[in-house]
Amino acid sequence: MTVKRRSNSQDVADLASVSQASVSRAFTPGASISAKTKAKILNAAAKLDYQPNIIARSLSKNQSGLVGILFANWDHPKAAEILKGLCEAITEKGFKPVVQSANTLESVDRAFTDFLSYQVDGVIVFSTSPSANMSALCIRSNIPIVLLNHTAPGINASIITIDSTKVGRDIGNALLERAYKRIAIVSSDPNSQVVSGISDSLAETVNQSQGTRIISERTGIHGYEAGLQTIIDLWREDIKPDVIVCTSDYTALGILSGCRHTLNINVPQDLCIIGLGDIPAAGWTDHDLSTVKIPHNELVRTSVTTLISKIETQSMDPESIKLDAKLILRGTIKSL
Amino acid sequence: MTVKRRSNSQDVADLASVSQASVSRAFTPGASISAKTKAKILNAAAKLDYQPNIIARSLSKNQSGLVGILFANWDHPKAAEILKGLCEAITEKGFKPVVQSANTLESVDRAFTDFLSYQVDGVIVFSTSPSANMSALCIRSNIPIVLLNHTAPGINASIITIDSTKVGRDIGNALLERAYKRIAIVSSDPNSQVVSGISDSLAETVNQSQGTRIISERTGIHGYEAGLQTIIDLWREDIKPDVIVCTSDYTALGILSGCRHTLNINVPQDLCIIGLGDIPAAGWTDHDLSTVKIPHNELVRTSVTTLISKIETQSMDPESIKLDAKLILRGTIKSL
DNA sequence: AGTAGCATTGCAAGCGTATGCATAAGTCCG
DNA sequence: CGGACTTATGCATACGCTTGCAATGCTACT
Repeated sequence: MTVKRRSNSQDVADLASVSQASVSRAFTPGASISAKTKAKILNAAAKLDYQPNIIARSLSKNQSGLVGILFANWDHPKAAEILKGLCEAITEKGFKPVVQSANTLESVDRAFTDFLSYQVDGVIVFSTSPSANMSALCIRSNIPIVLLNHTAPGINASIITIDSTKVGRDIGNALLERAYKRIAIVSSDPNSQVVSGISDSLAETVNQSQGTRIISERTGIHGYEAGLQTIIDLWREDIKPDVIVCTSDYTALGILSGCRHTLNINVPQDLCIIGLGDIPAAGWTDHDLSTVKIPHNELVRTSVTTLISKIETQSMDPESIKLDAKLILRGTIKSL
Repeated sequence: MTVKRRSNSQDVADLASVSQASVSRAFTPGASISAKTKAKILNAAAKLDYQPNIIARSLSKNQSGLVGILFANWDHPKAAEILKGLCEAITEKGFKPVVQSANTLESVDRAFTDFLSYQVDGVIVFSTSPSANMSALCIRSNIPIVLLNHTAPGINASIITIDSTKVGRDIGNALLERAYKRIAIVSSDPNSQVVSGISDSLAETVNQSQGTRIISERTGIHGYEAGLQTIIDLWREDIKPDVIVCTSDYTALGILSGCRHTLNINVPQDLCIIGLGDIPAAGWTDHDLSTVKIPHNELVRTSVTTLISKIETQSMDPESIKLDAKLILRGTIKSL
């Protein structure tokens, strides 16, 4: 069987006895066309299963309507929710998301090259950033970039993150109020500026008081099992903080489990545990983990609206937006 | 500042003193071009930051290289992993994924319309299916569809799922061997054919023996809290199964928590709990939940290879592939 | 009726690439 | 060196749409 060609605007034009240009206008909102011919054309189009070919439209309009999403951190506990939010917000704005996965520096740049080939109108990058070269190329090509949940010095891109300085300060104050003394920080990605922002400002806050100090910092620890192992390691090494601030809830839950079931550490009297993210399991009565609620929805929506507005205004000026994240105190910290 | 135009093949041709056609050939693997001119062209291209415009290529080749992913079930515990797998596999095959979110029947069809506009070469649908109309339209337009984790009668599409009949049988046999008698089924989506496949074959299996029966079936229950509530409700209503088969691990964990912390039901002696999915938390020592490991990676890879092969062979014949899912027995079922 | 003014339509020239066909340039062999 | 091939290149057109411009039709007003 011979493949049936998709019908095009000329076919519709012929059927409706109008010019091809009119068909185009019938499908262009706000174009100059009378209601009568428009109806006639839409009618003919329906008969032929006609849909405008957006690829062709892109070519003549010189914008594809495609937005690249570069997603690096699929292990993020809210990865699905974030990606869903991005896709839906982008679609809602009349664009289409093209999703690319990339971890390594090299693959990130390759992904960008692909995006350029596909003439995306803009790119949202989750939890990583392009090389300076690539970013410069995007500027030259007039493609705005938004970095979500990641900052990158020297990259000309808009940046949307939580206000990690405030988070660190809030945690610090909560700990000082409760007279905790010896803080350990357990984090996953040592290069995350969000994480270092929190720990820097936490350090700064507690250093204002006497006697409270950060006594240990471990990085590269990710997930439940790793958390469990970490608390066991610490105790074996006789490093005994009375606070563990953990940049992932899953890790924090592993630590908590180690305290309760393996080491019999009294949480929160002898050890305070604070996570990051407020995943559902953190709120489960079994765990009741203190954590930081990250406004993912707002982050996502802000990054999309920021990007789209840059696309539409053809603006390349980077913005930096910091949203508030709220400290949630549950059973793993002493009550006042 | 005036927007700089992206350079095109003509610009490169001019710089390299060759024809535009040669530039095109330089970027077409296997095209007839001498090594010398190709080098000259690639050189010029690099100078101009030139990348072939895939949108334009699509137009003349009449295929976009785009694959639509229609994602319905973002609450799936492995949603991120599945989507990642799909995106990576699609990219690896030289295509680009365009992701669309859709729940309602209407929005699914709208998404398909969009896909058609974007001239996608094929569509992968996760956990839902298009209307018969839309599916027919895709056939007419020569766009193959693969349904992942969902079956739909009367839709001309390839279908990739787990072998739910075997899962139901395996669970049934495990229960019979251990002399459990009164089974309750707690499921989320009542329309999921995977779920009904499991429960039908479970029913069939246990019905072969005396005395073991399905005594209750509840649907629309999704997540930890809902599971917790369900077990409380059952006991209050004096419906007391000795087995709960649950089509989601999260729900199963909620039920388990209710048994252990609220109702003091002895698991697994008085109540066996079986989940579905084998999420990480199921394996945590706190929970140790019996469940069914679903081969997500294989499902994902199979659906992509199936789709791509259909695209490349221009074949529209639907296939139906069932993959094996393994029952994992942990602490929430009696040992033999 | 005549005409200015506006809304509608058609014409045709792009948008950037691929590719069939014709031509030019090599290559090999006798 | 010439002819028969093979290989490279260029020319021109097609892909399906948008849009500036010109032409047409219509409305309203004098």
